[in-house]
Amino acid sequence: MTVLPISKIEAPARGRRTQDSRARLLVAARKLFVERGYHATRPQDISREAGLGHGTFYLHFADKQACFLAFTEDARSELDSYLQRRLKDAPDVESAVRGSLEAIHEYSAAHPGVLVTAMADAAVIAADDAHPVTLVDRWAMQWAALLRLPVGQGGQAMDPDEAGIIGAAVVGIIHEGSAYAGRHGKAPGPTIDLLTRLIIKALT
Amino acid sequence: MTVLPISKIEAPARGRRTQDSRARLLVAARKLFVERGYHATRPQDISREAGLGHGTFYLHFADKQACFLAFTEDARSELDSYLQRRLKDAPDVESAVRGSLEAIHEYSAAHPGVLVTAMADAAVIAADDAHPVTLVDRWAMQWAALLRLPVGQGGQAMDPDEAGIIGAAVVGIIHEGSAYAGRHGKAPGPTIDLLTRLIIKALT
Amino acid sequence: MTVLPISKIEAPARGRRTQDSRARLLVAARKLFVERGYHATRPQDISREAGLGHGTFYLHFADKQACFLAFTEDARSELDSYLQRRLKDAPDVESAVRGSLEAIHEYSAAHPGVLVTAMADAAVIAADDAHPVTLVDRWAMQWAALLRLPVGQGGQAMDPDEAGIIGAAVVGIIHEGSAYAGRHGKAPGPTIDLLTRLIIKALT
Amino acid sequence: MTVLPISKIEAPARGRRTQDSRARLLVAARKLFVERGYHATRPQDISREAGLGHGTFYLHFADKQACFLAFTEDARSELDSYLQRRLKDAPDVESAVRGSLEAIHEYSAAHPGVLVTAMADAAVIAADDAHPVTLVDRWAMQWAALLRLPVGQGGQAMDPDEAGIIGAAVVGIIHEGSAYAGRHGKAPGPTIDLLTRLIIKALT
DNA sequence: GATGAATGAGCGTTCATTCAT
DNA sequence: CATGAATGAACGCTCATTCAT
Repeated sequence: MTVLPISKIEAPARGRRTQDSRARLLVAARKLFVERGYHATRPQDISREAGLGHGTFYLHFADKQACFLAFTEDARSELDSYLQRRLKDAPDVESAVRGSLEAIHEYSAAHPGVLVTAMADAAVIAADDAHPVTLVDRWAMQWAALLRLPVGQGGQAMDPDEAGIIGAAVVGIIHEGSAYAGRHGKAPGPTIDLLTRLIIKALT
Repeated sequence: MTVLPISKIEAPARGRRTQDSRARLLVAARKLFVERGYHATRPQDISREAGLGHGTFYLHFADKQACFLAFTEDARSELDSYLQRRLKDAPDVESAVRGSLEAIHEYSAAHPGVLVTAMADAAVIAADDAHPVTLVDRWAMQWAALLRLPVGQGGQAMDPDEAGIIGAAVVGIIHEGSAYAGRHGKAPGPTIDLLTRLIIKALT
Repeated sequence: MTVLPISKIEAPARGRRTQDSRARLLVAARKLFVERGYHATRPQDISREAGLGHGTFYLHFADKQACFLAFTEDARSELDSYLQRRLKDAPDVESAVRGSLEAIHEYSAAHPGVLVTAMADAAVIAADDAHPVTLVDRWAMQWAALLRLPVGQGGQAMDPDEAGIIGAAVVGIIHEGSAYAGRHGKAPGPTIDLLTRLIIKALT
Repeated sequence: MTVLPISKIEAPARGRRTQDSRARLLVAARKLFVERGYHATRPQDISREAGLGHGTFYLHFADKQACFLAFTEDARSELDSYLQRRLKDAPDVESAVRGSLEAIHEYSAAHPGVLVTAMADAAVIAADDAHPVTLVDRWAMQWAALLRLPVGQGGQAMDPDEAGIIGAAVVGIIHEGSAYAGRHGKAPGPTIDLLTRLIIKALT
């Protein structure tokens, strides 16, 4: 049996305090960005929520926008692992689509408001200056990649030129469809079924 | 013989000045919201752009948000008349879908950036406090109404419970699909064809 | 007897409030810059001292530095009129020199600390970015102009190339000499005599 | 036979590390104060430039101001040795004056910006609180001491009461004269000649 | 002695809104 | 109805300094 040296277990010391602070700031940032939105959240609020001094915020993020982008990136990669888990065994596109929707629903249930906040405010942030690759773009491209899988048994690959637009359209279906369902209190199960059907039909 | 000063002759009828000022403010607001976004536009900028005093802004709008909402409402009703014109003679759903996309494209070409601004910033505004009916909701409902038309020849009406979600999904396809195409310099013609096909297939 | 229209006397109305505010800000700025120095004076302090809101400061000055420069320029032009009065009847260079020193002393007595503050902090401000013409430069040039007067009865004009340096040297004598005398509690009369003698001898 | 690790061999004697750190901080401080000025230089910048931790700064200086004063004092004593070398063999006051100017020029050429920074910012520092003896005072007193030498062959000693003011005036001539010449690209040789002449005439 | 993450008072500045004219 | 000077709470951010390691 291997015994880890104490330093590995208990004495993070060097550079660990830093990591810890950053993590706490990101947790706090997520909470506040989701609750209040980007513009109504002040760096100072994030620091206080994290139990740290105001200055510490700027030790970890160049500015408020960088913090928001880090939050956004975190959300994206978390969602990605939810998706990964569901997609790795999907036998066909339909299962992949359904799996994706289920993953997204699962993630949204576990982290309410995060996706909506990340997408909505990202648009506003992006408008400020040239942040060329938006969150939606990345997701659209992932869908495009997924859709190069043949659809149906004798299916053919997508025209690569159209794939991006189709990917974006799928993102749109999911985003607006889920948001609408959420706003109007529709049950998630039937909504997932419905959106899956819509996407599959659109792709056939 | 008394000569009236020009200002007396040409002065608009009572209440006209008011209308005129409001109209000029809205034109200015649209220009600046589109160019700079909601948060980067100050009421003061709008007033100056309109050639009016800063205080006049508050004679016509309760606050900045009300002005943005008025802009948004204007855009929506303008787009509606574009849509109306195309849709009134549409023989079937496919023509209606294609007509809608063409109308949206036509409107966007005539008023670049307006739809994107109205939709993107609306999300942020809405987050601030409870503005229950969003622009997207209204569009989704219009699509839902449209889609109660039978699809195909022997088509049946949509399940009314699902109609809203489907309408929202269509809005999503159009919004994200067009935005992606725009960001990546795709030609409008083929994009419209593609999105029409996607929507029609999804609805069949 | 001419009667000024009331508007000239009492009804400043249009644009006058503005002028008044600016004047009050400048008075306040002078007081605080002199008492505390540039870096220890906040725009907010100036506004409060002037009995105005913080925002009003930025209606009249682009930033803190612009306010300081305006103060500096005011001081320079006030001193100029003191100098003008003394110099216009000076029969020879010696009287001009003595008159200048007396004018400077008179100004310093009436406005204690102003010249020292304007000169000392100006150097620091200037260092921040390229403000090419310093206060000292302007005074040096004025002295250079004055010194082109013949010195002594059979005097000849200064070599123009050297005039600037000599002007600057005179500024140095006055500045450091007076400052030293002030710091060490020397009486102004004998100090003026002494510095006049030094300058005259240097110039002969 | 035991081989000491290199670190043990080359490590400076106890207390040397301290001296070394202090010296490196002073070198860094001088560089940055000269390049950016007092207010634009942060203790943190100095530490980093010196290759030391931020906290180390406060092991050697009570605060930022103390560090600046140490820099200033260093510059003064370096300039003193330049002056000493020139002055120890000066046969008369004229040679002493010329030698001083040459020494100052030589020092400024070897350490560009140091004197200007030390003098200009010192004024601002001094304003902050009561640091009674300024750099200029010290130099003025040195000149005063020097000037108690008889001027000319049959010269008499200076009136001691006036000596300080005269010393300060000489500092003023040199400071402003050289600064002006520097700003306007005048050659150092003729400038030294000119200032020497001015000072000698003033003192006769 | 050396370190650098942490601190928080304080900075200069902005801007949605009001109100006397 | 129109004006624009005035407002001041609030913003994002900095930096001299401390202290646990």
